[in-house]
Amino acid sequence: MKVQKPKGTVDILPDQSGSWEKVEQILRDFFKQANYREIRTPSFENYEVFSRSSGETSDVVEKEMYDFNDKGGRHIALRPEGTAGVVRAYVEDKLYAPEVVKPLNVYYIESTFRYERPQAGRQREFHQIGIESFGSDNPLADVETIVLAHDLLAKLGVKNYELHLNTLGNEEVRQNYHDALVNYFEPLRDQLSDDSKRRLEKNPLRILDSKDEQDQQFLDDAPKIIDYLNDEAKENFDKILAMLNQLGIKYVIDNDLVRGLDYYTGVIFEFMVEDKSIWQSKSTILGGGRYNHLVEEFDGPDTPAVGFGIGEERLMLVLQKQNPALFTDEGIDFFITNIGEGTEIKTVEIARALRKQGFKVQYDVDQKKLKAQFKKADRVHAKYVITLGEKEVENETLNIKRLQDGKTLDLKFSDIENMQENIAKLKD
RNA sequence: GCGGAAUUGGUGAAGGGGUUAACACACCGGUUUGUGGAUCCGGCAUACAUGGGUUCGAAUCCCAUAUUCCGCCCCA
Repeated sequence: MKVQKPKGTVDILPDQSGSWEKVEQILRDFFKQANYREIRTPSFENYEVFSRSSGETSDVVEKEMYDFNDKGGRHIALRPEGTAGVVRAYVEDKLYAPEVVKPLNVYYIESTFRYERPQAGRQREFHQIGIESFGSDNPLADVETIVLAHDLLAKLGVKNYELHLNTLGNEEVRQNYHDALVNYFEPLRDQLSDDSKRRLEKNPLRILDSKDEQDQQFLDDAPKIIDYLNDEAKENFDKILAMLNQLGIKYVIDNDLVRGLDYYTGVIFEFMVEDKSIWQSKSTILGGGRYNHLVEEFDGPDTPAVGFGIGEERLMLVLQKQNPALFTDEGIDFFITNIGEGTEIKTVEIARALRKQGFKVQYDVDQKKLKAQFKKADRVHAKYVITLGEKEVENETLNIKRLQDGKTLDLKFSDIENMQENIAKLKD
C-alpha cells in the first residue's frame, strides 16, 4: 500500500523536533514566569463556536474552515485559531466563578487547521502558540499582553521586528463607525465587488480589508476609525501608548490594521518581521488584541479579555535564520563500544549507571565490528567513547577516548559512580 | 478559490522515443580481524509520482489524478 500524508501536512522529523522542543520549552518557561498556566482544549469544536466568534463573513469561516459532519450528523470544525475554544472552555467550565483568581491567564501550544492552498510557510495543519487573559479591562492588561509578546520575541532571539498598533475603539465607536461605513459604501454598492456587497450587509468593516481592485479605489476616501473614537476610547488608547512609551517599547500606529477575525473590540496589534532572505515583504508572526464581548457571545458573563497568537511554523522559519544556536545537534555524551566474549552485559550496566547520572549514553545493539561502532559514535556526535573489551572487564578498567581530539583516559569501574568529576581528569 | 512550474535511488541529479538509467554524495562490506572522521576495492533504482493511452518499442509523447513549489486571495 502506497502511503502519503494529506495535502498541506508535514512530518516533524527527529532532526527537526529537537529545536521545536527547545523553542517550546523557552515559551513554557516564559509564560509560567508571568503566571500564565497551560490550557488544553479539543482540536475540534462544534462549527458554531468558530463561525460565531470569528465572524460569518471572515475569510476563515467563509473558505478556510476545515469542517465536516460526523457520524452523528453534528457539524464539526477543526479549530482554525486558538481563542474561540479557550473562550468556550472559560464559559462552559465556569472559570468566571469568583473563586478563580482574575485575571485568569492561560497559554496554549496546539495544532490548528485551515483548509487552504498550501505554500511554503502555509499549511493546512500548523501550530499556534497563544495566551489569553480574562477579566480585566484595564489598559495595563493590554500593555502586559503586548509586553509579554515583545519580550518573548526578544528572548527567542527574533530580530528586526516591528510592532503595529491600532484600535477598534469600544462598542459605541464600533457602532458609529459601522454606520459611517454603511453610509459611505451604500451609494457605491453597484460598483463594489460581489464579496464586498455581501460584506456591506454583514460586516462593512471587512470591506476595508478587500484587496479587490474594484474596491480599492473607494478605500482611500472611506471613513477612518481614528476620526470616530470617542473620548473614552481615545483616552484608553492613549493610556496604552503612554505606558508603552514609558517602557521604551517602540511601535508604529497603523490605521489600516484590521485583523481577520471579527471578535476584536479595542486595541489590536501585530508583530511583523522583515527578513528578505525569507519573505519579500514584512510578515506577521504574532497578532492579537482585545476582545471584550466574546465571552458574552457564548452566554457567559460580561468579561473583558485580551490575548495574542503566534504562528509556530513562521516563528521557526525566522529563528532558523536569526538564532541558529537553537538548531544545532548537541549529540550524546558517551558511546560505549564493546568487543569480545561476555562484554555486552557489562556494557548495558555501564550505560545504565551513566544514564542514571543524567548523561546521554548509547551503545551498539547491533554488536557490529569495533570499527563500525566507532563510526556510529561519530555519526551520533558522541563526545566520548568508552571501549570495553575482555581485558577491561577482567581488570575493571574503563578506557575513555575523547573524539574531538583523540585524547584518552583510563579509569576504574568504580569511577563510574562519579563520572562528572572523573571525566574532568582528561587534560586538554 | 484562480493562474503557472515541477515530480527519476537515501540525497543532488544526467538522460527529451530504442532496449545493462550516467556521475557524485551518503550508506553497507572489505582493506588481514581491539579504536573513528584518510586512501583504495566492491555493493547499492527489473526502476524513472500514480493510473490510463499512443507506439513494434516510453523515464522520454498525450490525458487524467495526486503531491510539492511559485504567484494571487488571505492569513499564521
